[in-house]
Amino acid sequence: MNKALLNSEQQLAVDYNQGPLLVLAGAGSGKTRVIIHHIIQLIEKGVSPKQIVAVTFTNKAATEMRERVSSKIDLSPLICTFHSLGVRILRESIEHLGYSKNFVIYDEEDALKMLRACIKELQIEDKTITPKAVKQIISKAKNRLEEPQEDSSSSMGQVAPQIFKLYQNKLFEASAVDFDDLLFLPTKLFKEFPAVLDIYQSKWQHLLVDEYQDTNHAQYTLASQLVAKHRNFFVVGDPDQSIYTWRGANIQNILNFEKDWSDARIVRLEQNYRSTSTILEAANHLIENNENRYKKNLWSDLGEGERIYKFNAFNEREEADFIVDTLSQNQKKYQINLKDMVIFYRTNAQSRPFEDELLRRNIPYTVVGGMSFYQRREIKDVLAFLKLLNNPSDTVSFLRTINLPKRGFGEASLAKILHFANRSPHNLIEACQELLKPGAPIRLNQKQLQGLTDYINLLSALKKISHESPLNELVYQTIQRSGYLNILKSDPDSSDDRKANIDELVAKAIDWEDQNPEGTLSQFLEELTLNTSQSNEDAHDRLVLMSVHNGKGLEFHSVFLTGMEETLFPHINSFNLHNGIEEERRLCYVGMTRAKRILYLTRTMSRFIWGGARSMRPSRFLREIPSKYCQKVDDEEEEYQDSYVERQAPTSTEKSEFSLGEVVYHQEFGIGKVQKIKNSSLGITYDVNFQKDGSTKTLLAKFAKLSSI
DNA sequence: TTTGTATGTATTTTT
DNA sequence: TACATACAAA
Repeated sequence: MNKALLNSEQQLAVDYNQGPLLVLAGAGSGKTRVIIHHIIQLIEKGVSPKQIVAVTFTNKAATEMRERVSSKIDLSPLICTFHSLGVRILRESIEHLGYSKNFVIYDEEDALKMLRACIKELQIEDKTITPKAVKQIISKAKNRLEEPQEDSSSSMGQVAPQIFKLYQNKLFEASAVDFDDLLFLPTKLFKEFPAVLDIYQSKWQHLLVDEYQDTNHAQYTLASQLVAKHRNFFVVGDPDQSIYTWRGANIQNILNFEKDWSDARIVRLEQNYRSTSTILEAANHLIENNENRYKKNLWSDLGEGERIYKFNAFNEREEADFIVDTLSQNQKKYQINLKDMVIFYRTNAQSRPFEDELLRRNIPYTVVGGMSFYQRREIKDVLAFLKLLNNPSDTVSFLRTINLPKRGFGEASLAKILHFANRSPHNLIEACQELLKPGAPIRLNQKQLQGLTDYINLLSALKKISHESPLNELVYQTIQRSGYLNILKSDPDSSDDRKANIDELVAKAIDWEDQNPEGTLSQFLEELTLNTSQSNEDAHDRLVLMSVHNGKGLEFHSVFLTGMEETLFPHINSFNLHNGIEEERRLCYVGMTRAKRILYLTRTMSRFIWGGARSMRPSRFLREIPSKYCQKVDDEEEEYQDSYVERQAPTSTEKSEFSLGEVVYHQEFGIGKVQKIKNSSLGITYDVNFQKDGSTKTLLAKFAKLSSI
């Protein structure tokens, strides 16, 4: 892409290099191009690449941007996600907060294990207090940079602060941080140690943030702290593409930019260079159904192109069959590669039928996200050994590996060991060594003694290897010496698959070493935890399958947007959420605007969910797209418009559990009173007026989990 | 303490 | 469905 190809607004943004600038960039308006050219121009004007930081939202976007920048200049600036920026700061400076530099990053699963332990330790019997629910509360609090407040109106509100404290303590003792800490701790660090902040402010003179509409309060604060001094703050975003409010993203961050920075300059990019006018206008019509929205006029001069294809399948197998069939044909018809097409879905679970069909026809594909490679049990098991070498205080990894293979340590003995280690000056592994000495404070049986000896020996042997040999050798030896492959054999059904994954892990280690000759074990582990999407798969021509969330920032010649059905897309869980439908609609908008030329919207009449076939109604989003932009693939399509109206009418035969005026309890919203009971096609709904904030919410009986008091 | 079976229960989206 | 936890038995 050449400079001359920039339009005047883009050029304006690129040239602006002093003070705060907000680029409101509609879908496909070339925002990445603007960011890249801006970076290059800064460098050409004499700014050192080391003084520039560009923050993106996903690893995929960061990688792509890094590649595009480094193809133009020799020394690339730091381009990473908010979370990896956080890690970078913490690796250098976390010791101010008392943590060890060797800290590990706990992923969601690790964190949940930690929380389960906390709940157990506090002897909380209430079974509504699940690790998952607590995690959500803690996560929300951290992203708002708050401590969880005591809230006596619910049992959760009462215990959450207690659990939070213990959890944070346990993390600290394990030299571990969770994902939220990667944002939470740096802001805390900067607040408490202004001198440290000062160092980073001088080091990073230019901060660029992509997808600014998706920043949460912690990210917003971190960015604000960093730019407070030099004020060179270049942010790019599109309020219509805000799809992460569920994880604390605050759309006000972008809407308030002018208020936050009185001298802010705003540039609007409204010409779309990606999609045909048909696709773009259809998407525009859809998004106009959102009430909470600033109007904008995004246009394209790429011509009308083809109309949007709509297909109505009988069930998800037929949907998959149709799509795979069509995309094979389209490959020839449009002379495109597999990787120019994408299958989007709302939930990761929907990938299954597509995978089955692709496997059946031998079409290569990659699934992005979902249950990623590094979240597989066998991979996490092997990595846990490695993590322990790196950080011998890592409790979660210890508990994961101590019984691989079975060494006879049950819940009771492990609790004793952890307790002992906690009160001793040693780390976990050293404490275990103490236990092998005569006169140890904990009595172990023969099997346990032998097991612990083997375990300690294994770890020290691996430690030695880690000093002497390359990483791939270490990974290989870990698998060999732990006898992990034998452990896998106990479950013959899965062992072949798992073995293959283990082999792949070794291959990845070799690969990683090739690309990071100077890399350390710690960096390797960190990248695996943070970088869930695989990076180097692009070389092959494969069809990509992913959730719509993962599609943000990408573009494809052909897009298949699947599962366009009520309760799936929009997802049923959004129905009770404040502005939930609007966020779903933005998500749909994001999905549609990924398409350059060809867009398919597909749905099914029946879908297998929750162990049974359920009949599905078409998504409201399909109705919101004017039919003049669409064409139907099947001839039966006409039927659904009629049957749709009819099918809305019948109400469910469900009986109301509560009566009008009854006082009920909701886990999140607290105590409320039933104002209205309706029987809709989706089942019984209640309008409940909640005490806490006086709001009235419409809740679906099936999903809101109300209880009487 | 481990292992097997039964039962329940939840299923969005991601760093 | 399919996964995780609970419980019982060895």
